[in-house]
Amino acid sequence: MELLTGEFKNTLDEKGRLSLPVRLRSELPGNILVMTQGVDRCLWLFAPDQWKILSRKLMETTSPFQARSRMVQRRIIAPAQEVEIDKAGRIAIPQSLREFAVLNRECVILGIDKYIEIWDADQYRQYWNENEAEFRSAAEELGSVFL
Amino acid sequence: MELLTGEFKNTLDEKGRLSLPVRLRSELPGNILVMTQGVDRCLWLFAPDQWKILSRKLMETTSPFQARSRMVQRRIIAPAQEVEIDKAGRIAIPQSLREFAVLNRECVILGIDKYIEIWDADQYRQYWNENEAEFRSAAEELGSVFL
DNA sequence: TAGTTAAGTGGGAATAAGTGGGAGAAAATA
DNA sequence: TATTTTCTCCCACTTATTCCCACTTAACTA
Repeated sequence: MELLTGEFKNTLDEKGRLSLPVRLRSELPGNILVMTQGVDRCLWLFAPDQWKILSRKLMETTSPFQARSRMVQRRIIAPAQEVEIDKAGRIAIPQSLREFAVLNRECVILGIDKYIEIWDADQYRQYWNENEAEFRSAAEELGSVFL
Repeated sequence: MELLTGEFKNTLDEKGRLSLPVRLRSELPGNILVMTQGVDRCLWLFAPDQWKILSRKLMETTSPFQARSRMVQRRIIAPAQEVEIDKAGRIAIPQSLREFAVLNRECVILGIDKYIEIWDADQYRQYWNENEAEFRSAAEELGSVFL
């Protein structure tokens, strides 16, 4: 499979480190990733070149002199930090990002083709509790997309 | 990464000094920065050459004979001050700027590619309380920006 | 099934980052 | 001029991060 996918559950240790599942790791180009806040209460991980594409697009369409642009820059661009995969296949999640996503030991890791999401397990459960119904209606709208 | 980014929380000490996170410091060209009032209740920090670019553009597009131009000049250009990074990686924040941003111990520091923002932690929390909904709608509009 | 490898997890020691505070120099005030 | 305040420069403490090694469990192999 050349698609970066899979749902995994790993534990964040006392020092803020989280193992990336080999399945996902093996699809990555190197041992450097860029991590930032997702739009929901989760973290997004990109390979550096993917991040470059996304951040460039965002910066091109926003300006520090427009209120909405500043929001996007503060929420997506500003929190971004490089993280390195260590010899044991883990990344150290910077404190500010750990707090944003309310990470607290049990984490869910999602491979979504072009990027990776990291959720606190409880937060992720809660997210689906709140959004299951809406997902179903979104799925309905996909009616025209078929095999 | 060649982008100057990252979100950090540091404390302003009794003497009005604030550590700049190494992650940001290491991307800066030297130990001199220009600090001014941001458009929101925060401070903006620029590397001298970036400040030169911005201030020149602002001065070119504004005139002392237009009320709105004067506002821009008074709010962005006038408050600008040079600050120096000391050996411990800290900057001393001038009192007038400290007051403008209501800085009070806990500070949030944002790297936004070409400049740095400094917020009082409470003010920043309040900013997001007030603007979370609008951010989400701005994010929806980014639907066309994808990987 | 016993031995081997690989993945995920935990923890000690060294290092680095952030923070606080003292001593002296410079500036302000009286 | 004397006193106080502010600002620098420097050192020291505490906490966080990094590096390295080891254990546990699971999967694989002969």
